[in-house]
Amino acid sequence: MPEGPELHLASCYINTVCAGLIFSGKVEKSEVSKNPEVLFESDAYLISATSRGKEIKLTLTPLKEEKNLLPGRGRDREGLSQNGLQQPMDLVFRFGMSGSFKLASGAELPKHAHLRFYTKESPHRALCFVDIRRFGRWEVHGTWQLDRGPCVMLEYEKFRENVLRNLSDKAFNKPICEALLNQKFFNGIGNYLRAEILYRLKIPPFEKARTVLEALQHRKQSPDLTLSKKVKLKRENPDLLELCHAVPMEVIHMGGKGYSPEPSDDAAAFEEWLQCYCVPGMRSLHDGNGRTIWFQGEPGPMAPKGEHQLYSSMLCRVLLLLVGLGEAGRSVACCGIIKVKETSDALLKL
DNA sequence: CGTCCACGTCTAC
DNA sequence: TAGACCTGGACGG
Repeated sequence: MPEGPELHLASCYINTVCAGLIFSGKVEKSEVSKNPEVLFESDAYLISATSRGKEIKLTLTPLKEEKNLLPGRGRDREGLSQNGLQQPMDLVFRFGMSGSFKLASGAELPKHAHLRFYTKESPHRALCFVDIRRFGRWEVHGTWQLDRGPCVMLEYEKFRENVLRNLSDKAFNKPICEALLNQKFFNGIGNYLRAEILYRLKIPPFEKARTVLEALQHRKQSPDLTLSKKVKLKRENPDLLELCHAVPMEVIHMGGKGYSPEPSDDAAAFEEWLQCYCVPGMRSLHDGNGRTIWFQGEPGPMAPKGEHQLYSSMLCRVLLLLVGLGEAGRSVACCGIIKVKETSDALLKL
């Protein structure tokens, strides 16, 4: 599922399917999950959700005053007031590479459902946090992670200011494609979004981030234009930071689930929407963190050296070394090089 | 069978 | 700046 749009779509999904649903009992964790137990229990409670960048917060709200029905157990529970009432609880989730929420209707739980909230009805259904790879995390009594910036989708103005006010930060020494994955400034942007955003403006992915962003600080005014012309111009020529908002918003407005592994009409529409990421004919490279960046055109000045570039620079050094040696040294060095070549050829045959 | 790849953090040297 | 953390799908032999 999971870049900013998928997290936001998950919160919409939860608020839609859980509207009017009453949940009951304990929150159940799978055996295999290493995430914390959720010690919440209520005879009747509601679930709602909000999102911020690549995080989602669930709020569990007990419906009415209720006595703790299981004295002794209550001591283990969290968020109990002194008279044993279950207090509301916030849970903050990150989705890792494969997290999602699903309301399961059948008797069977979905595979990899690591946290389950059961409805009161009979037979009950279960809202499940499903996560195949288990990179996802949740925190009990969670708050938004402190070092993540404002949401690129829901807090656009704050997001923009946070970037432009902090351009001296060393995060912007990096290539723009790597800076875009820094959640301290671009909370919600992930690997497919960075490719799509840079592609729209044909910005070379390995151009220095500060160079790209400093150009946006004082945006050129054209005072002779009418207001409506200015608005039109701005809408038709969005800058990089505007696209960090607008591109994920396009995914949200498509509806569906966004990027999702299961084949469906939504998935087909999403693939159709992609202009660059994994699109045939586009180029790709690995960035400094080993993540694949998709792009078109020039990679830009900070591009990592490819393998053949490394080999050719090594060869240059060897040749320079040989030139610098006398005739005797040259023959000794060449013997050594030939030995290295024979050895590596022999190893390749093994 | 095996190897590579995937929408993202985390922590430890 | 590597790895660790995971499952499973695609593709090659």
